[in-house]
Amino acid sequence: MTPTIHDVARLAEVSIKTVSNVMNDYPHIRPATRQRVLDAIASLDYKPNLSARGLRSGKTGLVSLIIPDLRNPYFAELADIVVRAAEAQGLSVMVAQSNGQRERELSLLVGPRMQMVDGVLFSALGLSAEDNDLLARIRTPMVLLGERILDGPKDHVTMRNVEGSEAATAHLIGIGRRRIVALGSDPAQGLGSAALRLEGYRRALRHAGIEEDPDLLVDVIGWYRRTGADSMRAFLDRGVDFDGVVAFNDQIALGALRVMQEAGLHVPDDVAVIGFDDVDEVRYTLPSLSTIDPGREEIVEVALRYLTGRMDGSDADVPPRDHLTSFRLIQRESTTPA
Amino acid sequence: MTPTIHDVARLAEVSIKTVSNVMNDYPHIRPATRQRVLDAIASLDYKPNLSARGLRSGKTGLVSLIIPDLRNPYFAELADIVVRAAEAQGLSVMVAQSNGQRERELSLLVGPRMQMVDGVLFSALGLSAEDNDLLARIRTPMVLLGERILDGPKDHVTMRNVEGSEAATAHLIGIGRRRIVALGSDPAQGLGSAALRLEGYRRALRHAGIEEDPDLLVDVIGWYRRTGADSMRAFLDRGVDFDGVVAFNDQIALGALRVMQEAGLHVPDDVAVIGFDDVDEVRYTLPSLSTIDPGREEIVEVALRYLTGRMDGSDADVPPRDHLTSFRLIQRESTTPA
DNA sequence: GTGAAAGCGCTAACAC
DNA sequence: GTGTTAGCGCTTTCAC
Repeated sequence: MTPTIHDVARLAEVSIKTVSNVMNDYPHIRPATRQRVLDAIASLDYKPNLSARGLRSGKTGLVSLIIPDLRNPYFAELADIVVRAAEAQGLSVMVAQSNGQRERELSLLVGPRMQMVDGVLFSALGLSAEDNDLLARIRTPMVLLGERILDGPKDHVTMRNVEGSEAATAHLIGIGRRRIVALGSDPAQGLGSAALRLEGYRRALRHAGIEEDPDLLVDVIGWYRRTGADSMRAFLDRGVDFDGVVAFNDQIALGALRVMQEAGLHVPDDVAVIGFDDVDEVRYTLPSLSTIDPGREEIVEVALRYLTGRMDGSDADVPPRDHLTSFRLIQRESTTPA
Repeated sequence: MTPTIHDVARLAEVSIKTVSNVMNDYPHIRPATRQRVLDAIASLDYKPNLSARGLRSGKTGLVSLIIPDLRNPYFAELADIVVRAAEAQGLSVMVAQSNGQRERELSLLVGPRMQMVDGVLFSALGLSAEDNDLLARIRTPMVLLGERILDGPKDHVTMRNVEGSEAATAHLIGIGRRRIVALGSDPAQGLGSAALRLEGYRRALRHAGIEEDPDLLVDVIGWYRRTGADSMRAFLDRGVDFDGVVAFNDQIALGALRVMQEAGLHVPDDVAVIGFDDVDEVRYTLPSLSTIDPGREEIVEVALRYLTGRMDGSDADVPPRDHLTSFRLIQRESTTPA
């Protein structure tokens, strides 16, 4: 069957300890011995059994990434970066999908698979601050992503939502727009991205001395292209005058973009549009979409640094950390001044 | 520390064997005993150590999904379905990215992580039939996805590429187009999606009695929005007359769509366009994109069935299988007859 | 510098 | 029906 460390030891005429030493780069091994072992490994095509190693060491080299779903390009691109970054550190990534459902998130967090990973990157959508107790009880190292849970019992990394949204709105104001729709507010969401981005929108208006018009606050339940399109359609039907749109993510923006263009509105001349996330696809729409780049690379880099610090115990006594990444406003055709 | 089966046994006042029996749904246990064990498990919040179980049983409950990358919406959506389907069977999914590079694919296939999974779904892009020997040597159950490797030593699932492409082309012919661009041919690719889809294109032309014009075969190296846009721009510069485009995937189609519209061409009136893959985003472009739905659900369902059959040994002696899924042509605005 | 042996937590053959 | 025990393949303490 598949060779074990004993087979290697026998072939190299050493003990299994020596084989183990070679594999783990133990320093004091005679070069000749090491070479014999390496040759034996190669000739048997030996691969260490990771379950056995995991049992012994308590480490599996696996981290879990829990996200709502991969159909959402934001999370797909996030997962892409996580997988790359993790692999660079010799870690593999298990992807689990919650569909944004609280029940599903809970069962993933307490499920047996948690036993198998050294750490978890968790992008919560259903859980909230009320679940902090449960979160605190989880032993597996964990870093929270996103804004559902702030000031929780775990390390947390996300973007500067308020400032990002403020910058997006200010950008539209800067190119002369005054009747700006906030597309994506969601009263049901409580604290979370929607609330924070709405806050940034308001700050920008206030700063520019523009009075907020409730007619321009458009709810979008679930941030997809379809819901963005539906909400925009309903908004257009109301006949409210507007000249700019801050969409709270790119998917909404794309759905709205299509509906506005169908309705004969010209973007950016009639309506300037800016999104959030900078997913890849918005570079090639017509017009291309201005957006806020949330600094995904930085999010992943910091999150993984926090996580590995917890995993190897070097940050064991550090209280929960909070990191806010810097964003970038990316101007494209959808907000080009006339 | 974390409780073990011994702690549970002590608390429930039974032996570890009984605890193990309860967990594995062994039939002959007195209900009262079973309940005591279950209570003990609950009160200790006991979770079986999966490394130990994996060491003992030789099974980890993990499958690996090797794809080029998650930035590509086709693979992100495929991964989404794989994760869902695997979870429904109690399996977890490890995602690894190859970037389509042969070297990276090879190192993933022989790397230590293979030791940790019960099976592999492998969407090859760099490997080819020349690597069949290597593939044959791999013990881990494996199913190949896509068309890089046909008639290989492993089970294989993909769509009917030739027929799909033929249908797409025939559809354009059916709405009166005669000068149809094949966007995505790639002579370097040898056998593979590009060659098969080109073959389908040719069949449809032949069937309709349209002579092939080499000027209408446009290479696209790497099937992204950007390369689709670049290739279309170069093609437009050549001033060749055309009235239809069969793009070999949706990303190419979207890049080309933008460039054509920038150039003042109207889709579908001037040029009808059809893509391949039916990724989610093409529903909300303007115009929405007609495309070939490759039957991803079926691909995943069959692939996972093949894989689990190999994993549990029930199909151990079955020779490599080949399954071609049925596709669907989805007509949207980009090919609406005038 | 290398070997012998214990033990990580679990499953399953075998005993009772 | 339930308990005892060996052993999966590895790392690691302790000898030598």
